[in-house]
Amino acid sequence: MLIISRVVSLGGIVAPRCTSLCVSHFSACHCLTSPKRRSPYSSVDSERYSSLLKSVMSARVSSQTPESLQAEDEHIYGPVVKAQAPSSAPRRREPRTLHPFLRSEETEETEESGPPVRISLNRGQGRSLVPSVTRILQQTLSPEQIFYLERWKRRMVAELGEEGFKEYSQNLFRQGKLFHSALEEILTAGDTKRNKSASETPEHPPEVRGYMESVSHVLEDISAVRAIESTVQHDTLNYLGIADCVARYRGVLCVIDWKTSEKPKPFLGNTYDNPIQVAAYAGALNNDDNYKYQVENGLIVVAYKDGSPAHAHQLNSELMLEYWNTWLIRLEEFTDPR
DNA sequence: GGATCCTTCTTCTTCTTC
Repeated sequence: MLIISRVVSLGGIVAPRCTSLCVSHFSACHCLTSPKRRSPYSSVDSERYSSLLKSVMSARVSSQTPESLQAEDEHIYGPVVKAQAPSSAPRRREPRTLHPFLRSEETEETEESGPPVRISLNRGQGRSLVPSVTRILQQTLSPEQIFYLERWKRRMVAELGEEGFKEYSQNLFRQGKLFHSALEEILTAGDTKRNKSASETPEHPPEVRGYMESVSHVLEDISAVRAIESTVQHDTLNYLGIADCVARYRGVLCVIDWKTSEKPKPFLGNTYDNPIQVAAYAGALNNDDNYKYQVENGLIVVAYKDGSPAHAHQLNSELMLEYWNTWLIRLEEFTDPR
């Protein structure tokens, strides 16, 4: 009985996500490539539950009440942070103003054999007021995303302590940065060096060797690197960012985003807002006079520390347009918050 | 030289059984 009331109360938090996700922005960024999810309760094995019930009823839980369970949770994880009421307005499917993803005028094809471009960010040139892609995505997270992120953090702090969590987070960031630096070095070096086994390059710090091994099969398919860690800015829409890489992947010119992850991310839907980030960079690059070409495709590469093969998620031009529209919605939410 | 910025990553139900 008591367990049931707990399940129900959890369901009260979880259920809105299940029903509203597909009409919120999640549908645009997550459901495009993954099959529709069924209700978590639609396949309940009633027989299993009946045995669970019996065991619960006979177990020594009689001193527990929903209130004590709630108190227990609060004791372990801290006060409950409730997700915003499910009645909150679902995200729009279309931006108020459509902006083209590609430039309308012809762009010249540039030489691909030269060294990759790297336009560094210079905030001093009237860019100080231009918001970044990361900041905009961060500040327009959905209530559901905020809820799950806060819950995750609460659990981690409960497990590791404040200091431990801080150290854990810093370590994740450090690994991500080292991984990016190692890739930058390899991709700048050109095809010859890159085609050697990435794991053989001894100059990489030990912490990134697994990640480099993980992406080695992807690097084999990368050619014609045109830009690395390069600033892209959209003057009309007023935002900027730094794209990890622009190169050909299996012959197709892509904006590439490298990611490290502790959890496997075999599906595009596992990458949360990453596709929106890539579309935002591509849209900016396509409207940035510093780049004399356009990019219609994207690639998100998720690397793993244990060296297991990275997942490479390709975003074709159709998908990029979908995420471009999602980006425009997020940008509007950032620019004129309701 | 110091301050600030961009980016780095974190979310998706949860348990038992084989």
